Amino acid sequence: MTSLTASWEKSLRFAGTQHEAVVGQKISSVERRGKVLLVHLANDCTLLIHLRMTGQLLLDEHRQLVGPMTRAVIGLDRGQLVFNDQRKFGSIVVMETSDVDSDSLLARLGPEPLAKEFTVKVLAARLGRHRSASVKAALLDQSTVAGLGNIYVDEVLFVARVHPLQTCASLNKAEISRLAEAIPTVLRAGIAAGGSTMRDYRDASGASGSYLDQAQVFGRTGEPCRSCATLITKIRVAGRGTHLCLTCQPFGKRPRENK
DNA sequence: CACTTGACCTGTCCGC
DNA sequence: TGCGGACAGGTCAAGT
Repeated sequence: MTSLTASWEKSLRFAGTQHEAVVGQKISSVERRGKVLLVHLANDCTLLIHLRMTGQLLLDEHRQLVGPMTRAVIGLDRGQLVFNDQRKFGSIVVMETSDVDSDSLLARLGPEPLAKEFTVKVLAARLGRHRSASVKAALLDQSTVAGLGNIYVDEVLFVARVHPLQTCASLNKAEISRLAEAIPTVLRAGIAAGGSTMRDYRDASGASGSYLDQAQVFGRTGEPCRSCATLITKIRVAGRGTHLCLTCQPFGKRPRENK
């Protein structure tokens, strides 16, 4: 990392470390926890990068991608990483690696849904921490499951045939089981499609993701359900736009159990 | 304590 | 064409 600069000060923060301490340090490894990207440096400092809604982290080999939305730039031996973010919600935070685990967001993160430790039992226990909250609000909470956002929660609820307004306490075993299966299924499909691009999302090479092309409900308000042709409805749950099929995801009804 | 709402920002789209 | 308002992928502080 040959340089680290910000053109919007709030996008780059130093927490218990200084600019001089990290410039010139070699990047030793990179990992992800939930929605946070961790870039570890050789001197035991770490960059926590969160794209939030409109962030992009672009590999810019020919140093030509800096534009009006560029909030920070990480210089590399060859080229640079450009951090663009229209809405300025995203951030790069630099801290000592030993402080990473106690970061307020990371410390609370729930289980990684693609890890083998993610089971029905684990999900049931996490949902049990929210009694009267809607299942949608609970799944958006990063302490329930790490990494789910508004798009994937809507898709997961459709695949699991669960109404987003169901309280966590109202979910029966079969519904929780379907959610536990749907979560990794939907996420793997999202990853395979390169992610979900409404407008801004790009991968490091600048490519947009095509997952929304195969979405069942998100962004399909007024279009026919791919399963039953009922028109997709949009409501507001937990302050977020929420898409669902009222036939496939009935509210207040329990699906018949097989015995 | 559990849960919901407003704030943080800017750009776009819709109705008038 | 122009303008006000609602809304957009997330998280946190403040409010109920």
